[in-house]
Amino acid sequence: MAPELFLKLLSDPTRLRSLMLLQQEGELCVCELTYALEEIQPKISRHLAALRDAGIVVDRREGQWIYYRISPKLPAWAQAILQSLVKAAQDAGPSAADLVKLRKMPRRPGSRICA
Amino acid sequence: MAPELFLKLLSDPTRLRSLMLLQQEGELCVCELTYALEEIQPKISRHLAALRDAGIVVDRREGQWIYYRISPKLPAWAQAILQSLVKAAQDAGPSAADLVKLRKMPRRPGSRICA
DNA sequence: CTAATATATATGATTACCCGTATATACGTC
DNA sequence: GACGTATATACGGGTAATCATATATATTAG
Repeated sequence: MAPELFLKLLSDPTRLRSLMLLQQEGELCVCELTYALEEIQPKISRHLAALRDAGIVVDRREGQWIYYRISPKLPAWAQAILQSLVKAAQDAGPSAADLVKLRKMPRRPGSRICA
Repeated sequence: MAPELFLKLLSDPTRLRSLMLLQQEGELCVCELTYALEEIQPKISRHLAALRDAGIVVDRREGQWIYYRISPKLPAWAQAILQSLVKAAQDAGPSAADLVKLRKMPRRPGSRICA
């Protein structure tokens, strides 16, 4: 994982917001991110694919949903950067607007409901 | 300082390498960076200007030289990210090739010689 | 004032990136 | 099989970032 590539991928707002949510929530499917970020689905998928191709996130299929999470193989320095950014976002403002939206999502799929 | 802008500026190789040297050396003039990175001067100046305009570095004139350093006003999370990146570069490889080149620069200007 | 060095900026040209739309694939249900 | 939902990808088009070259500004030395 080259720092240069890692930073370039983080520099897009959609990818950064997605990573911030994943870092805080652990695992999310495409439709949850689409809802929380209020973006169209192909846009979310495209950016997640870029993160996956770089090894920053990994995906897992569960039925019709595909869950993404931060790759456990991410080097320590990259994990540290993600944590710094989460902290920056929390310090900065209205305490993670995206996270608030996610929490309000109706009919969220996955183990949270089905278990 | 918006994380989004900060990351975008760090995602360019020339800017990232410059910041890594500044983070480790404290203060460097344009010609030192030009030498260490083996890039042409307008390219270095252009990227330093972008970092200055964003408040990531500050400059100081001393005679005919202009010295740049990381802004002391940089928020803690941004400082933490720079440190993580320095660590990544040190872990990664031939231990900071740019820094080695800088150390080999003949006739380096500034207080290191004139004092 | 002239020349030399250091740095900054303006100018086009090229490239890379991101977007929305449309379409394709995969799964579940009937 | 057909239909609905979830996700992925292909296609053009528009915008922004980067580059090298050329030039401008500032400082110092003579």
